Amino acid sequence: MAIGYACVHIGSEATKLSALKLATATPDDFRRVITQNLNALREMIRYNADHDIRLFRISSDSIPFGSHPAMPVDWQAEFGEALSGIGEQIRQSGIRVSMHPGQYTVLNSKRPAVVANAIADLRYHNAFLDALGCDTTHKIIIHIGGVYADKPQAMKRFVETLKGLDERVRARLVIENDDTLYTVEDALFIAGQTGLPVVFDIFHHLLNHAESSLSPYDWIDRCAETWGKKDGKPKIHYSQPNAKARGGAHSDTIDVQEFLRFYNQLHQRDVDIMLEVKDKNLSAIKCILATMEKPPIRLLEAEWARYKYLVLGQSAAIYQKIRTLLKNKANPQVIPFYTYIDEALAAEENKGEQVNAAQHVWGYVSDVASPAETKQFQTLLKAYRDGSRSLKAVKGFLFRMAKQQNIGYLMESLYFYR
DNA sequence: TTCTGTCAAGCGATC
DNA sequence: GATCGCTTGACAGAA
Repeated sequence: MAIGYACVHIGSEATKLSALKLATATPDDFRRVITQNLNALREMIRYNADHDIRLFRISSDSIPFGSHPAMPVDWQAEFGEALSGIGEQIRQSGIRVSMHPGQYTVLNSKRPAVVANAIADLRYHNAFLDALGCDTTHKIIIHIGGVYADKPQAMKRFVETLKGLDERVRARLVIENDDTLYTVEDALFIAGQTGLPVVFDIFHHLLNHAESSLSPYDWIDRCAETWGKKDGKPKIHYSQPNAKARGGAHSDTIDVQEFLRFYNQLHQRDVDIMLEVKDKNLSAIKCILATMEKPPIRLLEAEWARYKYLVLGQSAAIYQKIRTLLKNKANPQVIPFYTYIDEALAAEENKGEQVNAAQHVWGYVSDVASPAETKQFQTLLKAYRDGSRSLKAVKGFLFRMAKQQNIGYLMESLYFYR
């Protein structure tokens, strides 16, 4: 079973994706952005392999406007070599990738131009995965689309349009239940008509389901039956609601105890779990560690090295508690570790704590800083205390100092990414 | 350097 | 008929 995350990676400069505006971009802008995004993808794959993350969704925006008629660059020709190199890396590390076009890709629209765009977009996604050399177990996940006040007709249009797709594209497609329109039963009905596998999104299911005596686990089994040999292991999407937002918004982080309650009730069902959560790779590692029978202490320590100044800035008391916790090297305590971290991160910003953390971070560069830089730091801290500068400004200054001195340990600290 | 409006695109809900 | 939320980060231009 693999646990993974979607598209974006938190905690490094090298993995940042770039974007551009179609109206103002030159062909060379496209080349620059595509180069940067593929470099970022390479880094993310490397990171995932290093951290035993075997499931990953690749951003549709890796090639910006990849399916747009105005796209001025023949990306398949120009970046074919780079892509096949990344594909090699993916295969060697045994990572399963996927892609997920957004809400604008609507196969069952009543407007022919929208359908044509959707088909072009699916071709783009398939071409991207083909260029990586990934087989059909690396999927493209789509929603069914709109309802147009007549769901049976809308589903029928979906099935008809699907028949006209290239076989290579169709072989990658997976349909997902959504949070407002199409339930998992609808998706399974379409699966029966088309042979497409169904990815079960448990959060969407909670928000949008018909009366039924079946449990989520029953639905996972039903959906698993739609996955054939060429599709690979069944996948599910897992997320938790954002308590601060309404509706279908995803949580900032995965609550590990709640995740484990879900995970344990899977009872060894062999499915891949895609997490949809704002803190991305951080929650993926959290869940992977939490489900390990005997998590190596070094993995927990490596995560702590990245969190520590972020936690210190929120609460020195919790920082100390975690340090004590990690002294027990024989028996790593994953769940208390993350419970403390989540507690710290949920706390309100406290200027005293933040000043303390900033001074700790400053300690890495204070010896080599010029008198002018030292003065600048002190002025900035004072301004932060009296409210005329933001915490972001303080962290921005410290990050520039870390970069200037090339202190890798510091540059990778999550202190700078929140 | 930091802040704010904007960005290719569709659909459905709300007024 | 017009506007907004979905979900999202980064660009572009202004302060």
